Amino acid sequence: MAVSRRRGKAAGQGTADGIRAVALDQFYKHGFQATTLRDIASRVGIQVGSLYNHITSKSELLFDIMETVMLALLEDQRQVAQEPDVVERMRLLVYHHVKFHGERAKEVFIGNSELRSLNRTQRARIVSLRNEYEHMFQKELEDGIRQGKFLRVDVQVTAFGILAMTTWVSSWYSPRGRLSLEEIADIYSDMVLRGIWNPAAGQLQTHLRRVERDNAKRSLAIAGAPK
Amino acid sequence: MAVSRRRGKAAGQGTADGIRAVALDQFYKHGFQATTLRDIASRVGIQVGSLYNHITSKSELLFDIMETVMLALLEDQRQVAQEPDVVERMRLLVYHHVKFHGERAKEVFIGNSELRSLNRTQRARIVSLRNEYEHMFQKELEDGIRQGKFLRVDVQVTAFGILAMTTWVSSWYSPRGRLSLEEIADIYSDMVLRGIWNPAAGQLQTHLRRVERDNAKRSLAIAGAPK
DNA sequence: TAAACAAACTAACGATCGCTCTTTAGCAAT
DNA sequence: ATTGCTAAAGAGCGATCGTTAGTTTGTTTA
Repeated sequence: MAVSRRRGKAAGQGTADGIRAVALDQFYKHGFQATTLRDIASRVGIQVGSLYNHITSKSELLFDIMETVMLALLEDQRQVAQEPDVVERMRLLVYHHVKFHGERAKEVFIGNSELRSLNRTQRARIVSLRNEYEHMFQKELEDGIRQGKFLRVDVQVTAFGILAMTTWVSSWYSPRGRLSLEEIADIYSDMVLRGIWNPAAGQLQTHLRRVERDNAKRSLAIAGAPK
Repeated sequence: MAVSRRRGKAAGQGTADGIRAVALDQFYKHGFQATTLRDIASRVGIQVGSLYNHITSKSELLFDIMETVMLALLEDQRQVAQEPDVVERMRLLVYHHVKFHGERAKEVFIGNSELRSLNRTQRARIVSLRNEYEHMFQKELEDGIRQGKFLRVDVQVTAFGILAMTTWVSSWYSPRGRLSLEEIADIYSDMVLRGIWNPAAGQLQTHLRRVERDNAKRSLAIAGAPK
């Protein structure tokens, strides 16, 4: 930030975008309560009072971030849910959930940790969107169970578990880490499918992405083995 | 709270305990930053200044809560890890992790969400304890892989996933909910074992707690079926 | 009975918070 | 060249924060 700013009409909406970007960074790093508007303003390169030419309030700024990312996630996954096969559909949902949570880690992390900082109305809206999203996973579990593909697991507790495991990726994933986001997404979608698969429905192998090919080679040498 | 308070030596440490309990409640409900010492004091039934007869600072109060619960968790799980069989050991670790996170949900939730509110020294201490704890799960995964009982999963990513899924229980579990904590712990420990089990090592059934007994009865009627 | 002490109370300090209001600078259209 | 509009600066309000200091109260100990 800290671009040389213009005044008047030609300023465009660069400032508004800058505010959002900086707020995103700071909310992610220090949390909503610990982030001050003075902090945001100084990083954008303007004075505190000037912020109010672009935002209506601090909490509205938070709400915007949370609602935007939640709507984007829902939209993305509705596309994914077009897949006809229930097993593949569940795999894709988990896969894209991980990808989304790695790519938009900051927004998603804020969305999951700052619910408390919203007022009643705002919170109700976000909670509603989240419930809708969780319901997508519960529905797939029910479908899979009905078709005999998945074990008769508790759909609510299982959905919570799947979402928790994969959402947490937003807390530790780094593009400069050991594994690519796609590898991580494959690991978790495989793990989920193995965790809920009904053996009576036959082999799961064809649905997995990281197939165990050489069990025979397993040896004591695995301990210090690099990736 | 709001007990009729005594003064002088005979006051005992009831006040100190009360402060901790109230702080725990408020940090859990509203977060550390949003909780004021005036709020805590008034709920304990004393004046703000009097708090400092029992605490050294607000952040030290937070740190105490976080360190105490982390040490308790480590101690508990070190006992659990005495189990000789690696599969059963992993099952027990997950099971007791869930139980601990349900029973001490407030402390644990704070411990997982308020790392940012600690100063550098405090944070280093808590992070160190958490790393030690995570390492317990990674070690069991490595053991199980070495013995051919578990698939050759990525131990770090898998451990993160297991811990995220089960830690999240502290965010939604209620003693008045549909399922008991023990049932939830069974669901997740089973799910984890199925997710990492190596089919080449034989049947997993004997290690599971909620065995699928009547696959034949599966029917379309499952949708609206109550527990 | 009196000294010692723990723990409460009251009062206030300095800093900082979100936010408002007024003024001013710069660009576009007339 | 004048006018109008947008977005900046700047000053400051009222509230609240964590923390400290000095004083008072009541209990325990000698």
